[in-house]
Amino acid sequence: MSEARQQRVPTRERLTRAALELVGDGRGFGSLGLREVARAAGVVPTAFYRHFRDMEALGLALVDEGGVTLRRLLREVRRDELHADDMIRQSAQTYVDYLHANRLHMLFLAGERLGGPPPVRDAVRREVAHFADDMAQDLLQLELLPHLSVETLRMVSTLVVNTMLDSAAEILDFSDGSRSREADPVTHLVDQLRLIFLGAGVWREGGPR
Amino acid sequence: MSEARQQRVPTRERLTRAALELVGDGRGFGSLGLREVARAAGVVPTAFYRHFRDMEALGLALVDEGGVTLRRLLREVRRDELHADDMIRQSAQTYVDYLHANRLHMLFLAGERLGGPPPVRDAVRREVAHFADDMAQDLLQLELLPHLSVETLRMVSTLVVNTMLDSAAEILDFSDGSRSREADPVTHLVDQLRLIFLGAGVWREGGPR
DNA sequence: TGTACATCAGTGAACGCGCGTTCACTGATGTAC
DNA sequence: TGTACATCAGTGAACGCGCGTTCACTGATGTAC
Repeated sequence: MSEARQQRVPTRERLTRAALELVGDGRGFGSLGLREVARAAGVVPTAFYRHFRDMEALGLALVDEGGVTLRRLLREVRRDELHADDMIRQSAQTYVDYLHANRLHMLFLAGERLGGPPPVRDAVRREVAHFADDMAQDLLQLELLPHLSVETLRMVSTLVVNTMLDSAAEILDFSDGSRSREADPVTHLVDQLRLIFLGAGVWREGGPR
Repeated sequence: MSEARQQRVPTRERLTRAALELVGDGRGFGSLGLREVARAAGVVPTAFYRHFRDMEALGLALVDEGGVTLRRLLREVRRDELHADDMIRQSAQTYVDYLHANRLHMLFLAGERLGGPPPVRDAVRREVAHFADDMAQDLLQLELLPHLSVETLRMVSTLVVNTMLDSAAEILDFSDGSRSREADPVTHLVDQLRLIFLGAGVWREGGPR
């Protein structure tokens, strides 16, 4: 404890942080270089190897952090006392607040889910699928849609999660930058979610096909 | 016409083709190098500059091609004679066929929409938004959802387009690779689209809020 | 409490390599007369 | 129809630079006795 006052941030965390911030600046994770990340972290390139075998290992560590972030989001939404007539708006608001508070991890997940290097992309997809599964379980236990099977609830949850992630960049850009757009993206998201749950409400199992 | 028989492919097209194929192999467009693309196109690096100022210009050219591809897709779906009771399945099948026939462009659009370098990403988003607008116009003229305003039809179309693009990688992976998965991703997509249109069918304008 | 030693996070120099970009060139194709 | 010239797509050499990775090192922290 030589410098007891100012918080020393461990190097590993500075590396993940630096990578996350570069991705947040619009750089795809796959285009980041090891030296670039080390430089942004204020560390000599060789120090990188004390913490990660290579950039892919760092990417997978970020996916793990992202998974934790998603699980915390679900816990926050569960913690809400939901008023039946306004559940969707309320949950969406919790999501949007959470989005701002966890901007970098959420942008990482939303972006690398489709565009990342295959091992990272697949790991993100697993986390997102897991998140949708948990959401389906919640919907099952809430008994709001008692006529739906778990499989259908999973289908609905997947649609909800993808819609949330698709809207993430739009919502964050909107808050940061030009406010002169036609429609508030949060309202847009809420409308889309309402539509989905309206559809779920009238879904009949084993329908056409 | 020195070698009249074998089709000579123009260099510009070989460059765009090569870049598209690298992206199809799971490389984010932002991580491609100019020399790498030239090499894959079988061309000396300096020849690149005869056709594009830099990689970003090539990316924007790919977005243009992608836009054309989307417009052709819409035309194909319009051309279908739609049976009222099976419209969704039929349109989705047209989409899936088109997806296989235009694999590289569709994967490029789906991936770079979220993860690409900002200028490319924004251009893709404009094309996708335009596509959704056109779809909304079609829905308006088909008068299948006469109780919905153009704004709501646009919201529905955006949801549909995002759902289509989110499913693209999954559908293409599934066809190419392991067929031992639980559920057919095409059925999954059809179910999600059915749910959305069910929701649209019971949507009331100026609802809660 | 004090000394010797092990551990290990971070350093700094060095390597070979592929990168983007420049430049002067070649040689095929089209145009003028 | 034939000759001279302009255009321009593609070439090949060269540049300085940042990359990922190796290696021997330093120096602070923890452990044994």
